[in-house]
Amino acid sequence: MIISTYKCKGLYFAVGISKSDGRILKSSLPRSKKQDAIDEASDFPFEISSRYEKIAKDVCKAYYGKQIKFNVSIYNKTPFETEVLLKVMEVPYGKVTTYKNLAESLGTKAYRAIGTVLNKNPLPIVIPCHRVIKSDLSLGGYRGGIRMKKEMLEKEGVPVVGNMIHPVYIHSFK
DNA sequence: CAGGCTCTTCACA
DNA sequence: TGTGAAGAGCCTG
Repeated sequence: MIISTYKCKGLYFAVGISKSDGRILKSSLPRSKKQDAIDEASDFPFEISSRYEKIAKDVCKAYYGKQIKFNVSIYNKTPFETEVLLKVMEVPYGKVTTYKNLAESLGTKAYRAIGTVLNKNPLPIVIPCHRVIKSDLSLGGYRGGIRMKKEMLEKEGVPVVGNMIHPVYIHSFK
């Protein structure tokens, strides 16, 4: 794995890229310490290189509300985790879905398990787990804090009033 | 608000 | 291998 970083507005973004096919394997949330970003995005063995700085920059742009398509690869995950992560990638820019909708679209009632999977999302920002909210349309949790979740949603055009989201923004599968 | 339900994962035996 | 606790949830009274 190759780690590249990008710095913007005092925040560091790191990505871990597959040496064989150039796909994104891991990403970090924005961190104020470079090493923290690297630690979050790396998996052994890895080497640091600026080769994929552009991808790290893209993650940064996505964080600040730009719509970007990424080539990802999911590895070391159970079938359930993989299913959930792939499904979350289907949620379009500017829309949200709920833990419940996700569960139903996967034919299960494992609402909580989905939260657990997203809490361990290896590709935050890239796999838009910030677009998953509770079924009562309140924000729900986020690994980087709901503050960050709220800001990301607003930057991509989903208003958050209090910590609630208007139903017109929910995406339903099928 | 309390409590039960629903699942998966992880730690620890 | 087995059991129990915990989790970014949901539903009912």
